[in-house]
Amino acid sequence: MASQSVLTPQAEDFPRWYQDVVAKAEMADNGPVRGTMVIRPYGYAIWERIQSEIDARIKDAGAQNAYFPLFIPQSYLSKEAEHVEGFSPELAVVTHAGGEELAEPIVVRPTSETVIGEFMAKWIQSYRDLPLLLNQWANVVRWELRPRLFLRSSEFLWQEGHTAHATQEDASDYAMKIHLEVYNDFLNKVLAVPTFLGIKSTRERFAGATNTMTCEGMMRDGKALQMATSHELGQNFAKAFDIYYQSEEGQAALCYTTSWGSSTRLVGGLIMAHGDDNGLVLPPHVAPTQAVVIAVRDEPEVNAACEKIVASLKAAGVRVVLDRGRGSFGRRVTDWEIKGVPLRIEVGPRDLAQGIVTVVRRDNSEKVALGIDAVSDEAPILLETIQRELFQSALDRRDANTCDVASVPEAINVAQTGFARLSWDLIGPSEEAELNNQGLTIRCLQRMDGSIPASELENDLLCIIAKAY
RNA sequence: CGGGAAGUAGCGCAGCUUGGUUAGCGCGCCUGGUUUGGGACCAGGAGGCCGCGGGUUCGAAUCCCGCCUUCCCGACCA
Repeated sequence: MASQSVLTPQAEDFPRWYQDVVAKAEMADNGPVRGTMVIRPYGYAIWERIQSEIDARIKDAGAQNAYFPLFIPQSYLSKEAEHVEGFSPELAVVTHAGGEELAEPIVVRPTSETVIGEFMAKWIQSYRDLPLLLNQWANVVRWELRPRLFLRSSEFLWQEGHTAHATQEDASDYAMKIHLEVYNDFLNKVLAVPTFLGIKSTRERFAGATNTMTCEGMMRDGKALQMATSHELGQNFAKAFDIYYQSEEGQAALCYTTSWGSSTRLVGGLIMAHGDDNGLVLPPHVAPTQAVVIAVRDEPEVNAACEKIVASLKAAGVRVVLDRGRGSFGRRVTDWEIKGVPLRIEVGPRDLAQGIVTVVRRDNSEKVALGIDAVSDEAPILLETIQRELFQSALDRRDANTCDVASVPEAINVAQTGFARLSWDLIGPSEEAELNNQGLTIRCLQRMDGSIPASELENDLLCIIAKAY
């Protein structure tokens, strides 16, 4: 019996495919309030893998975790003009509590620059207290008009880093360090997503920042997704919240601050960067389950062999589960495929008769026969191969769908299905408006060699133009 | 928030135009049996405030009004 598609094919309707995957892989459901999301155990397990990888990198970069309150006095937001202007439309505000109208409305945090700024001012006395490097894992609320599970929900989970430094150079260097050593490293090595790194144009910049850096990934439909951002906030928030320190010379000086974040949107990006018509495709480094051992039949000898294999894989450090043969084989295979488990190890009587197992890769459906005793040695190697090849094929796909163009009309044409790269000199306010009218945005500005510029005023910059999520 | 479509069992849908007694179908789920190398089959069974609220009517899934939610397209965004 030929396997028939259980999901809407990507080519037929990509957004529908995405929803099908989220539902059928049991990742998330819509919550009862518009824009809210219930993350199911499988989706949350993926998020936990993402969290632990990012958290370890953040700690390596020297930042410490802390926790700040969900509720923020509305007056805090107002202290930074651009910040309040940028976030006002999407704020959820508490006006009543304890059965009474509040004297000052309370905002549900859309991000925590303001509260954290308030406490940085309190904690920072001297240059010896700098740099102050903080991070928090939290939920935030931004009222979304057009929500989509993981990609854009009104409440989402994220990490937000907030740091204070004595000099602009130090702040700038640290934001860059986070951007490269935490975000880009994580995206490349764990999610296997190649990125375009760059800065945002003034129009796309974070509200209150002096500079915003982004990691832009390409999804399988050719659209761009901002997967992490790092901001230099200059002295904007330091001024608003009086974040001063006393220098070695005894002078009072304003700090420079940064902030940087990545969210549950990464789960959506993961789905769309690698998924295919059979469902999710998880890179082994982020897969909660890296291998499933499938007992083709529910028979004592088969089950015993499976259990031995599972034990040997666990000992080899592979995250593995056992699927004992209840229900039809085809059904079980399909279910594991939808969930994107990288390796399927099929064990049946025919295999055992030959002393082998059949190992199938999720990413390319390649099958290999391995001796039973070789599985625990070979599986970790195969997983690394899959991780590497997934990144490579994502990179090939991205490069094949990225074109250098010489004019705005050409860019508009190319960006219907991929990324257009164009000289930044050719873009003025009217050109950017024209692109926006066509449903396109400038995803980032970068140098000719792909590195991150210090500002949009540098000479010879390129911009990446695409449709975006 | 503007334009469009839609909400009937866990999921996908029919029924509504032309109001009328027990609201159907497929998949899934439960029980028993036969099965199991790419979504198995047979038999039996459970499961519904027909999105919510109001109105019209002797009578509403069906007609009218309001609201909520979802999807698509725009404007906004991690």
